[in-house]
Amino acid sequence: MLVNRQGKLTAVDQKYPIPLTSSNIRAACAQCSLRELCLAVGLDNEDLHKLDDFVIRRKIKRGQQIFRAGDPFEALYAIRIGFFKTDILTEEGLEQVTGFHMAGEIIGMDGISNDYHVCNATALEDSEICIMPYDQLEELSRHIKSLQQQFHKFMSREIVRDQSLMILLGSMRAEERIAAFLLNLSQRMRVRGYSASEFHLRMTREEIGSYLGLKLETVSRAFSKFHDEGLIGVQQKYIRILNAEGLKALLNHAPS
Amino acid sequence: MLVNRQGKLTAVDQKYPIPLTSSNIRAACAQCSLRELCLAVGLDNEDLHKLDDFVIRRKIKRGQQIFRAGDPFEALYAIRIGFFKTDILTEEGLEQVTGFHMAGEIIGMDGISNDYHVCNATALEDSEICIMPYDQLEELSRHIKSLQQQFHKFMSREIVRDQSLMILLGSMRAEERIAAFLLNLSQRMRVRGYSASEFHLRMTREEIGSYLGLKLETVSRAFSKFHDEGLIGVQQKYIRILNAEGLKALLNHAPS
DNA sequence: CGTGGCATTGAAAACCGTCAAAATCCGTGG
DNA sequence: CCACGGATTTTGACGGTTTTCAATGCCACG
Repeated sequence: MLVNRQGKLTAVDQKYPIPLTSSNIRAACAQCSLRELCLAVGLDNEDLHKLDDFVIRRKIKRGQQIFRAGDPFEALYAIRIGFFKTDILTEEGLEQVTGFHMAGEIIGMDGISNDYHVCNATALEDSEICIMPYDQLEELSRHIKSLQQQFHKFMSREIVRDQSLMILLGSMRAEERIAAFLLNLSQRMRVRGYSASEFHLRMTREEIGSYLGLKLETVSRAFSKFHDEGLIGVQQKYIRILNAEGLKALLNHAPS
Repeated sequence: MLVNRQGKLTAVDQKYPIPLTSSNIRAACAQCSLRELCLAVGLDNEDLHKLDDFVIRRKIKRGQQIFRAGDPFEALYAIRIGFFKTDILTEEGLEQVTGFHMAGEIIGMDGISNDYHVCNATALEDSEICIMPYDQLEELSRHIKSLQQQFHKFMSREIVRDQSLMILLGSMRAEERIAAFLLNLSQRMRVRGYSASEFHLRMTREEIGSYLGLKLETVSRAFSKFHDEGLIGVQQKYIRILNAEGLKALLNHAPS
């Protein structure tokens, strides 16, 4: 990992492992605006406070990692504010992005199966997470049925998400992948109350390409083409969706 | 879906939904040879019998489906004997295979998130499954900690499996994918006590291609090339691994 | 022994990756 | 505040890999 002058941090600069500092505060799920997106869906106030008892809220700076491949698995992490990527270093030494994650999503579930994480989780902007120690979460979910159910739904949702990415990677051509990617981002922004039609990309073209199984030049070319066709506006990382229907149309007429 | 003369069954021929017949019998997890591969890992005899109480064992004929996309989610299915594929019909009407599943594996977890299944599960040979009604499994896993933990590990393992397929689809070229596929199959056969060096493929070239994001011709060509190079023996669906190290070597020197 | 799915093989085309160069952006230091 | 420099992005030309199209062969099953 290298330094650049734009604030991306080295392994040395990163506070890692996450230190116990004054920025750690107890969560307050009952007051959290993401209550309906997060694990807490459907819990009453009493149960929410039981969650609060062991969930720790923490700020994460851009470039900082929550966990890395090989780290012992200890907790799941709910994103309160911000944007993360998860990636895996392949055996050939290439980084492959496995997901981009926004507020209300939970990361770290890959660690449950083998007691260590298989991917890295890195903040792509200044963020805030809720750390949920897994032993306690497991314990509590044995006592609160709706927490158990929500947790299972989150795991299953991750499986379904991964499978739709498999379909994207296995059956779509480059421009379809990019269109699907933009529409997916747009839709997730909408759910969170942000504008679905204009947003900043927090990741580089290379990271997008890695996620979609494409080279960065191909990503750039697709953006330019969509721009020329009036489907989107592109200014570096700032994207406007000008013709969502047009993007959707690219997905349906699969020439493959 | 079409009939052919080799025993693949049509939707009409299939017994679907799975009927209540005399082929349904109570499971006997304590006696099951897959106890150490399945959800029952680590359970004592008393707890095993609690599982038996609601797990139903059933035979599934080749071509028959356990569930289909859109079906209400009711149960998870442990494979006792046999071989299954899961696939999704994409919006363009193409089938994409999302997984091949062997004895000891659990399918259906995609259904938890939305209360209906998103994929189809089809037997590729005569098989036997254990049906685990989900409500009861969830209930029991609140009372048996090690069952809860095993269940979570299975879900997480599915996530990790999907992610390694994402890496395969996103970063490997055709021959690497085929080599990885063969080695993966081989390894899973070994774990189950079968020969790791020779086995019958239960799926067609087209299904392999669909799974790996390749066309069937590309799969066939890779098989022929590996055959010519002495890495494998190929006679239709019968495969022999002649040089596993040679196959592994294909994975490490990624020219990409 | 014929039929139909499945598999193999070849040739040409399409798509995307590679390589290379130029442009743009942005944080930093002067 | 401006200029510098590295990272990122864009764009072009070319080449390689995989798909597409097409024809043939193979095998299991009736």
